[in-house]
This record gives sequence, C-alpha cells and structure tokens, in this order.
Amino acid sequence: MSGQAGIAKQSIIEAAIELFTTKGFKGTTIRDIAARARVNSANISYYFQGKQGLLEACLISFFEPYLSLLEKENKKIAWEDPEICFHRVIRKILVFQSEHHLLTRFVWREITIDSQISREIISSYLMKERYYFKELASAVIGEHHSSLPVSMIIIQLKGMLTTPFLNSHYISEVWGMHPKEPYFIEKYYDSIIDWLQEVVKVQKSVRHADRPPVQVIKTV
Amino acid sequence: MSGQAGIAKQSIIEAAIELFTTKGFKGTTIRDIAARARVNSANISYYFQGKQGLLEACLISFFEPYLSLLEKENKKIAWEDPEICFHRVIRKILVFQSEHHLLTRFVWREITIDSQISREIISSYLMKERYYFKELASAVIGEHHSSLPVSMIIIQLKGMLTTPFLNSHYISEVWGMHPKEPYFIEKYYDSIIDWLQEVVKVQKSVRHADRPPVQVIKTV
Amino acid sequence: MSGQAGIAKQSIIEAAIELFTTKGFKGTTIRDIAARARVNSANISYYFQGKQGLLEACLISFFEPYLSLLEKENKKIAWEDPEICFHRVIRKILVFQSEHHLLTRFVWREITIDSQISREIISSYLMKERYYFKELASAVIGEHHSSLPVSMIIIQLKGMLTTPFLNSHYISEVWGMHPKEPYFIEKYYDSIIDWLQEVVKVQKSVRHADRPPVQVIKTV
Amino acid sequence: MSGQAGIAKQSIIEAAIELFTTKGFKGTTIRDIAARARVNSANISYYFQGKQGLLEACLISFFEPYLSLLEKENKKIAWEDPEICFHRVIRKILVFQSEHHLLTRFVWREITIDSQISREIISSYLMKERYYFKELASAVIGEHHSSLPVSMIIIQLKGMLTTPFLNSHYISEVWGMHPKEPYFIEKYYDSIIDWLQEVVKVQKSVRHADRPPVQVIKTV
DNA sequence: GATGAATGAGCATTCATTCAT
DNA sequence: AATGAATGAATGCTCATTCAT
Repeated sequence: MSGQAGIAKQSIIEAAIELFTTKGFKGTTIRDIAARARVNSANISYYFQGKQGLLEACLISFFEPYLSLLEKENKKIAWEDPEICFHRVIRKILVFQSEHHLLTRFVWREITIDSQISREIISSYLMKERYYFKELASAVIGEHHSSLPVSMIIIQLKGMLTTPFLNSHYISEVWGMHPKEPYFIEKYYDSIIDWLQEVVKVQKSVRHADRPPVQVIKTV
Repeated sequence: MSGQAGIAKQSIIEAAIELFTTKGFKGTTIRDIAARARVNSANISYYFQGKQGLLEACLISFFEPYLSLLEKENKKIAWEDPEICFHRVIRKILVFQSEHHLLTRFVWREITIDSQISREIISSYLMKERYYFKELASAVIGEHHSSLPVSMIIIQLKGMLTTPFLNSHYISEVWGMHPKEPYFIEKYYDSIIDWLQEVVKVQKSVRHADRPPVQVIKTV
Repeated sequence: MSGQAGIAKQSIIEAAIELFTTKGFKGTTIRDIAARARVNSANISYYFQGKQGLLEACLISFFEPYLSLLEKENKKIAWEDPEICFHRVIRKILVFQSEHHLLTRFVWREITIDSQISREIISSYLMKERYYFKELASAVIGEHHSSLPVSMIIIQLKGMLTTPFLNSHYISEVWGMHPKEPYFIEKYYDSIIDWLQEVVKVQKSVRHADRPPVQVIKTV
Repeated sequence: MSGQAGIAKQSIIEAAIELFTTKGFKGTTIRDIAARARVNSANISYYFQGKQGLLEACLISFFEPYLSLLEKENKKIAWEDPEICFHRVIRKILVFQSEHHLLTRFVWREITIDSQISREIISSYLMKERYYFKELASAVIGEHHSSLPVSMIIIQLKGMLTTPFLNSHYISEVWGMHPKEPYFIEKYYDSIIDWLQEVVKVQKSVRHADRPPVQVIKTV
C-alpha cells in the first residue's frame, strides 16, 4: 500500500541521485534508474509524473532540509551570539552536505544548467538561501543594508561550502582526500572559520575607522 | 580549403561552447550546434570524429591556454618574489576565466560528470594544474612536501577561483553582479588576496613556532 | 450490490459513448472513461472483460433497440399499408438516432474501421438490418428478389439516415443546424419522404410499363 | 536526392492511407506504415514532422484535388448551363472518390473525430467546399441567399456522395457491390441525378407559385 | 466485490552517425 | 571535401490489464 509505495519511491529517489550525480540528468535514463532501484520503469513516470518530476523530487529532498537548517539557526541570532550561530550554521551545512555528498554535488552542479529544470522552484529556494545568509552575515558584521562586502563574503562562502562536494572526485583523485570523511570536514571547517574571522575582523574595523591602514599589507 | 575548414571548425567550437554551457553536453544536439554555426551537421562528426571529439576540442581550447598561463608564471618564481608571482597567477586566472566565462563555467561543471568525458585527458590536465599550484603555494609558504595545510589552501583557492563562474547565473540573478564584468573581478581579486595573505601569514608563523596559540581565537 | 454495479455499468457506458464519439475508440483511455464515470478504472476491465468488451456493450446498446424498432414495424406490413409502415420506420429511426445522436455517430463511424471490432457481432446486426430494410422496401415497391434498384434505394436511404449524425459537427459548424434538434429532424424527414415517394413511384412504373414517360403529381 | 525522397514520401503516404483507412489513425503505428512502405520508421517523423504531419499530408492529398475539381467546375457556370455543370461536378466527384476510395473513406470518417486533427486545416477546406456547393446549387435552383431548402439539399447530396465510400465494406459485404467499380458508380450517379432533378424541379416551382399542388412530369 | 499499485508491451520520437553522391 | 538523406538504437512515456489485499 502506501507504505510499499513509499519504500519504492524512496529507493527510486536514491537510485536517481546516485545516477544523476555520476552521469548527469540527461545522461541518465529512466531504465537505468529503474534497474538500480529494482522497480518497473513505468512506475517512475507513474510516481513522479515523468523524469522532470523525479528531478524536482530530488531537488526538494535536498533543499527542504537544507533551508530548514538555515532557518532554524537564523532564528537563534535573536538571543545567541550571531557569530556563534554563523559558525554553527557553517558546520551544520558542511555536515549535512557531507552526509548527502552525492545529492549535494548533483544539486549544485545541475542548477548551473539553464534549461530542463523548473527554474521557479530553484529560484525561490535560492532567494530564501540568500535571505538567511544575509541575515546571518549582517548580524555578525553589523551591516543591515545590501553592501558589496557582505555580498562578496557570501559568494565566497558559498563557493567554499560547495567546492569540496562539487569537485569531490577531483579532490579524491588529485589530493587523496574525500569530502565525505569527517576528518576532512573538520579540517575544512577550521579553514573556513579562520577565513571568516579574518574577514569579519577586517570588515568591522573598516566600519569603525574610515579605512585606516589595516594590518594586512597588500602588495599587488 | 583548409582555411575555410579552419573557420568552420572555430565557429563550431564557439557555438558548441555556448550551447554546452547553457544546455549541458547531453542536452545539446549536433543539429543545434550546426544550426548556430551555420554548417552542415554531418561536418561536425566529420571534423571532430563525433560529438565526443568536439567536447574534447572544447576542453583542450580551455586547458591549453589555462595551463600555459600557470606554467609561465610558475617559471618566474626562480627569480621573482613567489608571493608576487602567486598573486599575479591568481589575477591572470580570474581575467582569463572572465574573458572565457562561458567556457569556464562549462568546463568546471562538466568535469564533475563521470562518464561521457575521456577521463584520461582531463586527469592529466588536473594533475598538471595541481603541480603548478603546489609549486607556487609551496614557494610562498615555504613547504615542499605535500601537507594538509597546502592541500587545504589550494582546494579552497580553487573553489574561490571557480565559484563565480560556475554560479554566474546565481550571482547575476541573486546578487545583481556578473562575473564577466571587470569591476567584479577587481573586487573579487582583492578578497582572495586578503584571504591568501592572512592564510600565508598564519601558515608561516605555524612553521616558525611549534603551533603556538595563534592570534585567531576559535570559539566553536 | 448488483444494483450498485448496474448503475456503475450504465454510467460507464454513458461516459464511454461520449468519449468514444468525440475522441474515437483508440483515442479514449480507460482512465478517461473511469474519471468521467467516477469509477475505479480497474472495474471497467472487470465489468466488461476489457476495453473491447465495453465497446461491444456500447454497440449492443445501440443495435438492440435499433433492430427491435425495425423488427416491430416490419411485422406490421402484414396488415398495414407498407408505405405507411416504411415512412413510420424512417421517422422512428431518425427520432431514435436523434435521441442517441452521440452513440449514433460513434457506431456508424466505428464500424467503418476494420479491426478492433468483433466483426461477427457487427456483421450479424447489419445482416438483420438489411433483411428488414429489404422486406419493407420490397413490400412497398413490390419486388421480392434482390434487384439493383432496391439495393440502390436502400444504400441511398441508409446514407440519408446516417449522414446528419455522422457529420453532425460539420452540419453545425458549416450550416448552423444541429441534428439533435426536433425541427431539423422534421424537415429532414420531409426531404427523405419526398425523395422516397418519387423513387418508389418511378420504380413501380418501371415495373409496369417499360419506362414510359410517367406523370407524377407532387403535392409537397 | 529529392527524386528519391519524393518516391519514399509518396510510398509512405500510400501506405498510410491504406492503413489509416482500415485500422484508423490511432490504430495505425508508424512502424506499420514504415514496414508497408519499406522505409525506415524514423524517416516518417523525419519527412512529415511526426505522425500528425503525415495525417495532414494525407488530408491535403485528398482535399487539394477535390476542391480544385469543385473550383474548376464552379467557374464554368458563368457561360454553361448550371444544371449541366452541377451534374458534371457530381459525376466527377464520384469518379474521383471512386479512384481514391480508400482515401475517401478515411477522410470523411476521420473528420468526424474531434481531436487529433488540426481542425483549422479541415475547417477551411469544408468552408470552401460549402461555398462551391452553394454557388452551384443556387445557380441551378435560382436562389442566392442562404435558405433551408438549399442547405438541406446540399446536406443530403453530401450524404449521398460520401455514403458508398464510407460504408464501402458494408456495401460489399451486405450487398455484394463495390463502390470502386465503374458499374456501381454509373448506376449510383443515375440515382443521384434522378433525385436531384426532382428536387430542383420542386424547388423552382415553389419559387414561382406560392406552393400550389404542382404537376411534375418525370421523363427519366 | 472492489481497489490501488504494479506491470510489460508498445508507442512516437530523437539523435549521432553513416554513406552515396 | 562536403552534403542531404537515411539509419537503427535508444528514450520517455502511455496504457490496458492484472493482482494482492
């Protein structure tokens, strides 16, 4: 019944994530997925109203918990130290993405392809993500208006958060590490925090003095 | 004749880059490319020995100048300040990628898909890239053996270098900036250099003292 | 139970007739019918032993009353004026078809498709129809052997009887009349009777004399 | 080349007409057609842009010569006796339909199905047909305004013209005649002309007197 | 009896590639 | 060398039917 169907649906999504990640959405056939999930291929169109629907289900299975995580931590900045909240969000995102590293790779890659994805669903998720990041970053840095520094910081942070997963096979092949290993995540988290604290320090000082000579000496 | 063919080949590659970037490799048909390049579709298989060959030609058209750039700067560390060389490399990579932002987006995305790409060609390019980055980073930081810090730094640096192009449409949609604009590149370059100098400073101090309490206070 | 099922069966047949008529037998899916009849789609195969069985049920729901009508009137020629009987049959057929104009359109169209219909059931109904028409026509014209004139008359009559329903949407679109309206049926009946009387008179005179110039008195 | 392709296209259309006629549009698969026409099934979608396009090509291959025939004869009423023209049109339509009896059956059946046909193309053809028929009928009867009698006559005439072909297998099975045989066409033509002359006479007399009991002299 | 889930055969169509010219 | 026609393998999807509950 619904339980049975639920199991089948879940196994289809899991198989799809694996195959979409390694072979791309277009490069994966419904028959491939069906074979791996050990279900009848007709059921995939039946359950998800087509391949496109399955893609959307995969995206949702990523974005819902991802944004829920962001939302929860975002609420805590009202009574907790925003910096601690921000660090915790970063850690949790890394852990979440590490636990779903395939899905993570797939999502952050696939949304760079223009067509074949319902852009509405993606766009609304990205807008929410931007909102939460901005709230957090602004709470830490102390700015509440859109400013280039905050934008820059978030873009760079996003890059840092996604890079290990997007290039996971580059990292394992070239560097012999794997972003799904907790050890990597720990070290990587430390690096990001180091960068973030430095950036925040600089930004804050910029706000207090009017761009005094900062201790970082630029030579280019 | 060969001149004519050369022009045709070039226009095919340009059309392919545009379409591969926006629609993905699998999502682009040879007829699409042929129509955009105003050539006969049979000629694409003819010139490039198949769609796969065209893909490889595109990849080569990215990696050859990209690695040549890395190689040239790498040679200069023998007589110039390595830090200046490193900064210059970063700037040049950003400018190069900005000038070929479509191709850049496509390449760094497509190599995260396992199949459909001759992994040998890609792997050898990535190995070369790693070698040059390591030489440069080690020259700056002062380490010559593979170490976690250097690896981490390069992985993060790679993420920073590719992120704006991989997520270019996210950046334009969500942040209203475009990574092909020189202004963005300038600001982004500054951010990376800020981060890099800080990281280098810390690494160097770590090397001199035996992991003393650093000025960055971790609180998570 | 059987009452419930009976209601369901009837609503299925009604839904099927509507959809078969507008979209064709092959163009209608069992799920379409089930949705319109508000029943479970599995029940259709269950009740009618497949889509084919449902088609046959629809055909039977047309031919049984249709032939019963022909049979009844045919019996009356023993004691009533055959011409009056013939006219009455024509009127009743028109009225019957008008009342079931969708089913009528569907049946007379679908039997022109060779496959997908159990030809036996159709053939036997058409043979009965031919028998009744021949009896009636012969009683009026006075011939009892198969003759070209009688055949021709019946073929033409059949065409006249079915045309308005087969081409109902042509008639409504192009001529602004609809064959389900009583007014149309009245006028159309008059036209057929005019034609029939003329034909019968000619045939009768042909039999008596050897095609002399006849004087026909029309009183329309 | 284009000659080769032309032959293939023609053989595809011929195969399609045969199969569409006997099995219906939906009941015929592209592979059936390809097998009968001895071409690759992909070519059918290639040549006609899909099954729908092939259907339209078949319809056009019927309606173009059919309407051209109507148009030509319609022009002649300017200097020839309209009645003779009308009779000639009827004969030519019968002959044309007899020569293309499969296509004829298919077309007049398929247009009674609402969906799956580009209604625009059909509607425009039927409107033209109506115009020519009305011009001819009005020229003969002497009316130039839309009137019920003329409408009725044309509807009945259309029924007579199409019935033998629509029900050709009924006619052969039940009556042992075939509408593709010239003998049948001759006899059938005579019947229609008989009816038409009678109708025309009546209509004319109705126009002159105010519906008095007229005396019509038949001399067939 | 009745149902929702599941099935597998079959569908039109797409596409990279080939080949005769 | 260059091309338009042709190919066949493969794809997403539909659908009547079946079956366990």
